[in-house]
Amino acid sequence: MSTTIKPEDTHRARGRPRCEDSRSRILEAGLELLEEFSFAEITADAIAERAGASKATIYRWWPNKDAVLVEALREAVAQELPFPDTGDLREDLRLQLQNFIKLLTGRRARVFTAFIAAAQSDPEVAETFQRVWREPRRAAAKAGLERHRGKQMRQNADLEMVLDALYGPLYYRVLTGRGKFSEDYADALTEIVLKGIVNPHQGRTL
Amino acid sequence: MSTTIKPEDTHRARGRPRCEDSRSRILEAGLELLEEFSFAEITADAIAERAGASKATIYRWWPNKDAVLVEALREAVAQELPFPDTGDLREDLRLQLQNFIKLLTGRRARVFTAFIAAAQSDPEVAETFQRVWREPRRAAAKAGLERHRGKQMRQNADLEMVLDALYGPLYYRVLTGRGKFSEDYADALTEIVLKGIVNPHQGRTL
DNA sequence: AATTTACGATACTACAAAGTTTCGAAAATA
DNA sequence: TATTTTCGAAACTTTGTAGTATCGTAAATT
Repeated sequence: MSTTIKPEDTHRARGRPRCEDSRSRILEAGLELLEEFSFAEITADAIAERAGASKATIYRWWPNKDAVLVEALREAVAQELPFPDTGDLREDLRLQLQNFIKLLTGRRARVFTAFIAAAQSDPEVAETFQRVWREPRRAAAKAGLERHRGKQMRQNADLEMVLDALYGPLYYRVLTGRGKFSEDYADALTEIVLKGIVNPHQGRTL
Repeated sequence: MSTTIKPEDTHRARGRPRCEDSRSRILEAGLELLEEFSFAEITADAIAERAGASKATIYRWWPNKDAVLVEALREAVAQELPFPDTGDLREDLRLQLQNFIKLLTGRRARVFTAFIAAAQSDPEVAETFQRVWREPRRAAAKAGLERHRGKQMRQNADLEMVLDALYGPLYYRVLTGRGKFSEDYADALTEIVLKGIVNPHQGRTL
């Protein structure tokens, strides 16, 4: 799975060093193409052309075309929204859903749908999607929700289920619906999930 | 979009009539392949070979390879589970989710993931999936839920939202998770959604 | 300056799959 | 029986793309 060849850290290698600019242009080109095309539709030639690079350079540093796209996702996803922490459960849920809907209705949405589609038939893409996106995101969300356990959130809430209830409808709508979200979608979904997990001992304080 | 050429209904055509057996063998072959491979991985040759038919016969009756798979889905989906009607909202939800989970953990699951994946980059597949599967299913579910409105279900429940909350987590798990469902997944999800839509005026009677 | 490695451009090879055509045989009609 | 249309088999053409190889040049080290 590793793609980029690591140079020795200690001393500079001989000859001309790798052009970091072309590396980032290639990844950026891959990401831009993912905003418009599916995995299979994106050709190595198209990446090279858009990046203003040579196809030879792509295959010099990546084992194949898909590895470029995989690394492009990894880079794009690196700095993503942390789970909110307002102290209030409802507000945390609402903000998180709103942020994610914003992501899923923007240009970058197709990057995710393209990846999920590709993952259905390519185990390597699936594994990367899990490791690079899904697992870290779910871990962050779990930690964010865990703070409320026993307080606003009921003690025995099943977070795996809660996360599915939160994110499932969003992915579902983007993948099988037409990707439209009403203005108050995040609010409405928040209320449903909230009622399902709220601590009954504190019902009056909400 | 229409695929099969309709013969004149009035009088039999001249020459040898179309072999209905090969037609159904081709569709069945397409469906079986969809249980294992993605849209793009399925070749016309593979369909022909598995069907014991000729590739020429495929192209005699379908405009292209994808049309075969699209029609295969349509046929396979024709006789599907109706929305349950036990009279009890909780029971209806539970049965419906259980049935759907059973479908999504069986062989046919990959037919759906393959279609949803293909729909991400093929508008025609997307349109067919909407018309043949999603819309009729949602309409049936809506009608099933509508019976409870104002009774066990609150008067102003937004069914679009409710359906997303019900089906979203399931599709989400199959498409981006690993397709595993715990034994009590349907029960747990039912309770969450139920709390979100239940009629507060009848809270005590549930 | 000599050497080494990377770069972009481009030609090239290899291959897989879509879709077509041909052929001899089979199944229907008139 | 003559005609029409389908069938399966298989050869064939066409096209798209992955990946490689070549070449002249650029940027680094020694």
